Amino acid sequence: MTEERSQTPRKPRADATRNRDRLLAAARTVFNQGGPAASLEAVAREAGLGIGTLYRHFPTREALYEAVYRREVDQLVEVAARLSAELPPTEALRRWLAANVEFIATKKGMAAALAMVSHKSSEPIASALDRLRAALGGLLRRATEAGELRGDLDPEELLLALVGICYAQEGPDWRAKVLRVLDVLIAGLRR
Amino acid sequence: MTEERSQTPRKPRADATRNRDRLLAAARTVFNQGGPAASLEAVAREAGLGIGTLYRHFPTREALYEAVYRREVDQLVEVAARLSAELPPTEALRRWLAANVEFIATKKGMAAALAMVSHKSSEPIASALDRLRAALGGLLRRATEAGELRGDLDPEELLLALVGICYAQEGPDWRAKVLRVLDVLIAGLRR
DNA sequence: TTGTAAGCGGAGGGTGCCTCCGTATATCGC
DNA sequence: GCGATATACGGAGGCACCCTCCGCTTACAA
Repeated sequence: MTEERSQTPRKPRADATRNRDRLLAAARTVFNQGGPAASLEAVAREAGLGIGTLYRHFPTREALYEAVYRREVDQLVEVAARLSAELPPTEALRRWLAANVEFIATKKGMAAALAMVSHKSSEPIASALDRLRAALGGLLRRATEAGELRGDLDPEELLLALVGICYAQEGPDWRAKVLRVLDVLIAGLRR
Repeated sequence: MTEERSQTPRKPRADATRNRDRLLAAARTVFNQGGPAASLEAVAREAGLGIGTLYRHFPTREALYEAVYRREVDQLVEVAARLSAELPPTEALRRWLAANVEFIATKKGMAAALAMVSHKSSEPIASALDRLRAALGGLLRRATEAGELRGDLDPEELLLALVGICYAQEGPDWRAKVLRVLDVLIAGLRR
């Protein structure tokens, strides 16, 4: 009885964890190139593994998104806390939303994945959205309580709006466009 | 020489125009149900025609979108002119954007089609976007010249932002959410 | 060392995309 | 009316992708 075996009879096999990592790396590559609609078989090929292996590790496309972007979501949540501690409320909000744009810039797939939540709700991604919503909720509440912003906009509405704006806007200078729209949004949030 | 025959040796065959209409009706039905990603073979089936016939009339998916939503786009452009004539500038702008939401509510596929423009630019849909941008540009300019709004937001940015917001937001009360965000946007546009 | 649970790979059945070409027919000149 | 022929139709076929299922392989534990 050297291990606790409440529900976990064995630790995962070495090849399993290795292959899982390979799949994640391959998915990152493929999604960054071909967008989030890229073929899962391409991911398996890139990883040098069978398609069956991919599906065993990640039963759905969403599960794979979730795993690929979990780290990014975690970082965003941390950034929210830091900004909130260091900056005045509205400026913190602005910076965090801009940080979102920045993340989305490199991880365009994440936007689509989040946008997908609303269409067909998917457990694991919904939880990512939950955490982001909570982070944004904190920023918004702080700014509202400081009397800087009106408080009639739900965090989720704002977050999804931002995702949608990023998703629709394209072209070489799309980030500048999104930031302009974001400025307008924040101006509109002012009391 | 009863007909002009500059480049058109014959008028189109009766069965051809009939089938074209059937395809359009079927596409409307199928897209409204299954979203814009619905299968084109399903459209052909719904129309009771072969897949080859569909592809002859509409060589690409975008061409079919274009044909399906052309009427809606035309109506939106007209509405812009009417609102502009009848209402004060900012209110006209607000109403037109709300009308967009309303149209999108029933023609969800159009949003996706427009959003698609930015990703892979497609001639016929791009022209639809052009006309909407022009309509919105008129409303915006009028409001700006009246001194009601700041003038630093491009019509296309605003339009695509709206499309994106609609696209991301979902759920039973999504229209209310979008309208709230829209209010914030317009408030932010005020001088 | 060896039994076995855990993991692997890819064949296979289903669907959709789009092309191509043999067949059918609406239109036009007579 | 009556061919002749341009036009249009339909769907088979080749390809890619989705996802499942199951026989083979292997890492781990005893």
